[in-house]
Amino acid sequence: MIKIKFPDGSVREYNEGVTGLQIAESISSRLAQDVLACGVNGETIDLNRPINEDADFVLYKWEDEQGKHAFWHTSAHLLAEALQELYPNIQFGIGPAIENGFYYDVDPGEDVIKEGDLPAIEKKMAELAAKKEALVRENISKEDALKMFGERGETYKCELISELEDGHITTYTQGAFTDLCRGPHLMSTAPIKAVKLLSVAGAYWRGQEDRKQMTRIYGISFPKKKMLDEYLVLLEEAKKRDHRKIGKEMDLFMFSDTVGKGLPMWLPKGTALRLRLQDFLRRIQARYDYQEVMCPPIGNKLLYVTSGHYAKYGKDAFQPIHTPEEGEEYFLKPMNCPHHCMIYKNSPRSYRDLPLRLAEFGTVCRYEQSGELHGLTRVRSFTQDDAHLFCRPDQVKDEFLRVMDIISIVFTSMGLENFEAQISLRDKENREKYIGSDENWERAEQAIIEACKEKGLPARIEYGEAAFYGPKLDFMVKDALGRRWQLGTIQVDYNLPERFELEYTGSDNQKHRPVMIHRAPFGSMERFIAVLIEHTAGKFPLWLTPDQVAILPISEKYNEYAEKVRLELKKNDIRALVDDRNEKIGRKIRDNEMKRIPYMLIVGEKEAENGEVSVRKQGEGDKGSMKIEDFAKNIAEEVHNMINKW
RNA sequence: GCUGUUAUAGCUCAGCGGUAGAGCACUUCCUUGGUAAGGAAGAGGUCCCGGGUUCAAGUCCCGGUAACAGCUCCA
Repeated sequence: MIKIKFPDGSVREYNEGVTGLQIAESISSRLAQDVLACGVNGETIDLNRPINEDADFVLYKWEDEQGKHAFWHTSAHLLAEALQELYPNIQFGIGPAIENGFYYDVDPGEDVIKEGDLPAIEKKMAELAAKKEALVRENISKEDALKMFGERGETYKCELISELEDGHITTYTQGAFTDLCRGPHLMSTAPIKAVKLLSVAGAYWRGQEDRKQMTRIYGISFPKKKMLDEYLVLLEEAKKRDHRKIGKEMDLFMFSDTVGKGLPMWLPKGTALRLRLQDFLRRIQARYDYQEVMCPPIGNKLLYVTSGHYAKYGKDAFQPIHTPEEGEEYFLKPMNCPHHCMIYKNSPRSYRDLPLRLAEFGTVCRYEQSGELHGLTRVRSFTQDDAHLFCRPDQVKDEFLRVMDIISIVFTSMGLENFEAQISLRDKENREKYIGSDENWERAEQAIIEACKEKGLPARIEYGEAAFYGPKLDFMVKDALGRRWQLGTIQVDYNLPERFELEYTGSDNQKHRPVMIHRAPFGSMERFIAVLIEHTAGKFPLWLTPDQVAILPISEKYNEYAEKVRLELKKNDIRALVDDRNEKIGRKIRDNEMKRIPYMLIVGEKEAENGEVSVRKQGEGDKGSMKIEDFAKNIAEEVHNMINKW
């Protein structure tokens, strides 16, 4: 007998060789139907594999990441099986499960697989899944594996096999298709009830630019048709919320080929919105004792030679600006830190002066690879809501906590309540590539971990993800559609203080190195606004949105009264416009609803006589009428309350 | 940067060798209206740029540029 320990701590005894499925059956038949894979001592395995020793045991269903993973992995094999039938000469690369679905990289040889071919492949997959073929796992030797895939002319698979170190190799077979694979998998293809192949793309074999470009087919699958339909609705919704589309519709920003790619220009409405966001952050930062500074958009090459950025990025950056002076070179600033370091150095610093917190809405230019540019989320010129905190090593944790407070205020005030963090630390083994003393690293890493714990912030630790100059904490927000975006960041830096020889005088009257912390709650104004657009679908909070109120006269006879209302609102700093087009009221309501304006005021004979307005709230409809002054007061108060929450 | 796809009116797109189109937006006129699309007329185009093929090129071919998707990258 072996002891099986469940996640709730309970232990049951089973015969040696019991399978995950049998354990599930022993609990309930319903569970046995739903379960997709199981975890044994931390490893996810197939439900039909025997368990031969005492184990910590978990059953994974669709709701669990591991369950989905097995489901999609098996779907990838199903895709391959279908492709093998439809394209007999096809060769297979790899086909894993990913965060949302799966893909398979294939080399169709002479054939070409296009988007238009996907429905036929989907159909074939459905046919094969209906056969409910079992997936059979086999252990074979490396030689046998090479022979088997070699005979089939699977050069990619053979390459993978020959690089495998372990003595035994496993394959999975369903129907006529056998794949080199570690698993885990579903027991059969039967649960795969709905499949959608989403796109075809090129991808280098093993991600290496010099290798052959494979055809990658992306897909997603579900145990129920209804779930697929819901997912497709979600994709549609995401498309509608695309910030590039909404930015155009709402006249927030633009790009111009003539100006250059990746260089966004902010239109009047977008600029005003962005300035409101900056004011918002300014207020909070002032409360946290930040001091704002302003620096030029360029810096002498020597600045970046000193900072080390020239050596690392000089060749892949915008090339230097030359002057009439022989040998004089300037760079567009790719970050604000070196300038801020010079400000730090401008006067002698005492330990009593620290922490020194220098903030700047600093516009930087980075020559991103052309293929990386994407709307506002990846551009070549953007404005960081940057700040650098210069502090003593013993102040790092405290400063971290304060920054975390700011970031948390920023996110929650913007309705991005759902966020988590990633702590990026040094690689556990390979430590030569990091600069700075072990002691300082240890201290900073611990400070970050403790700070997260203290704040109750869910954080995932990633080893080896730290920058070479220090550990960092990145914030990921989940938007209204459940998509994750990386926004704010806090990074500890030992490098720049060293390189710029920053110092402060300690209480011991000796010179010491300060620690520098980079931080940006928004990340960049561009990226943040992009996320905010996609999160809100362009329906920004009242205080932030470009036009707060649309005044709709019933007929042209009341245009004058409408204008009077507008001026009255303006006195209360309410942004309102008059829709004085020669259209019926129904039309004006429809158009202004679609423009995402939070309030509409309908004015006609009745209102003009009584000095009133008929209020309509976007998405909610008629709210009845009230005096102009009362409406103005209410809205001003609503905005005021929002702003004062911070 | 690599591979692929795309580029036609302000926007969304159709046209695919033979005189440049639709819907929406815009202008003017009719209508002057009460809570999600009133009617009519009109204006609007280097069919991305440069070469080539052809009697003839938005349309086919080549080269640029830009956007999109994926890969690779992100101080």
